[in-house]
Amino acid sequence: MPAKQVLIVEDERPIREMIAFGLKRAGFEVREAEDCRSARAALADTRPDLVLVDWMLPDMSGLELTRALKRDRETRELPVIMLTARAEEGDKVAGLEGGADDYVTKPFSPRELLARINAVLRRSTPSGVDELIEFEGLVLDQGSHRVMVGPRTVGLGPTEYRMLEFFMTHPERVYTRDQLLDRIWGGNVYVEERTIDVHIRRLRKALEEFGYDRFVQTVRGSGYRFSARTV
Amino acid sequence: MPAKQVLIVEDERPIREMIAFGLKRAGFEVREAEDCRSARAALADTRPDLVLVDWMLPDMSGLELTRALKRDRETRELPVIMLTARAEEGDKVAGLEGGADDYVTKPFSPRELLARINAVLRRSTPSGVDELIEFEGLVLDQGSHRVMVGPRTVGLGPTEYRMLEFFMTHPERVYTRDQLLDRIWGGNVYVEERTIDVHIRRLRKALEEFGYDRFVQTVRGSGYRFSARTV
DNA sequence: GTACTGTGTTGCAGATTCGTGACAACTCTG
DNA sequence: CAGAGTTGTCACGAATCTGCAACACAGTAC
Repeated sequence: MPAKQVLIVEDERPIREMIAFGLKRAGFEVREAEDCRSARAALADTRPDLVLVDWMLPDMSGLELTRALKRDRETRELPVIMLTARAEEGDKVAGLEGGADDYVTKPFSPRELLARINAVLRRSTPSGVDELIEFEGLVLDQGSHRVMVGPRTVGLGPTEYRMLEFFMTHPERVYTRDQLLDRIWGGNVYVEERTIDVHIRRLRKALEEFGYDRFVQTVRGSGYRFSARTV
Repeated sequence: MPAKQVLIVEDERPIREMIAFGLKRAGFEVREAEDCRSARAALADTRPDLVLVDWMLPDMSGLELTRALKRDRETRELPVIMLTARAEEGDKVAGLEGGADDYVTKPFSPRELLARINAVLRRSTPSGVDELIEFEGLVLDQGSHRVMVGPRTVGLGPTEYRMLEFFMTHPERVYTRDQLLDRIWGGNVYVEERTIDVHIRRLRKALEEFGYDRFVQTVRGSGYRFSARTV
């Protein structure tokens, strides 16, 4: 999963940098702006996944910015979280009215902010549109974590599912055991390379019943490949 | 979209009419009451989408009315906005504690009031129109917060209902425990993830009697999914 | 053919993850 | 204020998964 990008719009530099620091450490890519003008500039050349807007800004209130974002077709779907001071709490409703997806009251803990950001990001991922990937009748549904053949479901364990998901999203290409460990298990686990073989075996066995085990191919001396072309 | 109906409970006639005028111009249908007695009468024969209650009323304080509304199962979901004078500001908390969904401080601008009303309405589920969702005989009635199978009602606690409501409005998709906490409990509560399991268990138990527990599916290593596809 | 390397297959013990009942704290109701 | 219902935790056992090692088998080089 690529790093999510967050645009911070906040005029007070210390606060802005504190937030930026926290977000970077949490793996976000961060872009900063100190007023609405520079925020617009930032939006012109990048497309963040989320915008963090301070309620009080020098040139235009954060509310205005939010409204503007929600009005523009280009940025309507862009999630916005507002930062408000406790004293401005009465304006919460107005903040939400402006179209913000959530708000966080200052002072807030980095943990809290992160939680909100993640919540909003998760929510903004479309839930209805399921990505279906198909190879000759073998269907992968990433939304429901299911693999189907016609009306029947292929019974897969967690690792087998992740493996097949990776393969079906990266077909026609050979991966070494090392690469597979990296991309399916995640970079920082120590697992024997031969373990891959075992999981390949399990995956094949699960697909066998439906005749799709031939898609999981061994490339001797290199690794494995998923391909619908049965060469 | 049909016009939303608002019930105004305010003893001072000029203010009441001013509000009514503004709301009508904004496209609302308005019903007026000057005290709690007439408010009850109005509620008896119509079902407004929102109630606007003045804090100071001759017969019973607005707070009492609000409490009464929130206590009654029939009107619990009915959004209430309280009107308070600046001097009574200290009572804000009490107002919200009484169950009001929001409050507006006098003097207020029509714009502000409208904004609050719209915000609250958006937040509340549409009353009146019963949204029915069905999966193979299992019917969710979002209007009455009930779940039925044929003529029988499934006995669900509040949390179980919310859980099932979320699932039935987001079927065929896996949600992690984390996501479920976010979207069912709300973003800012700290609850153990394993608590989800317990509620899943309770939900299944309630559905079991009707044979629908199979719709609530475990996706090992990921979370849970609601799906009518059992295969 | 033999030796050697790389891959398939299997069984298993340890580790995870889930289901479930019990329970105390709480809230709502009458 | 008592009783009923609800909620979040915990602990324990059951179900399942995982990684590994050991052996079987296949392909390749000599």
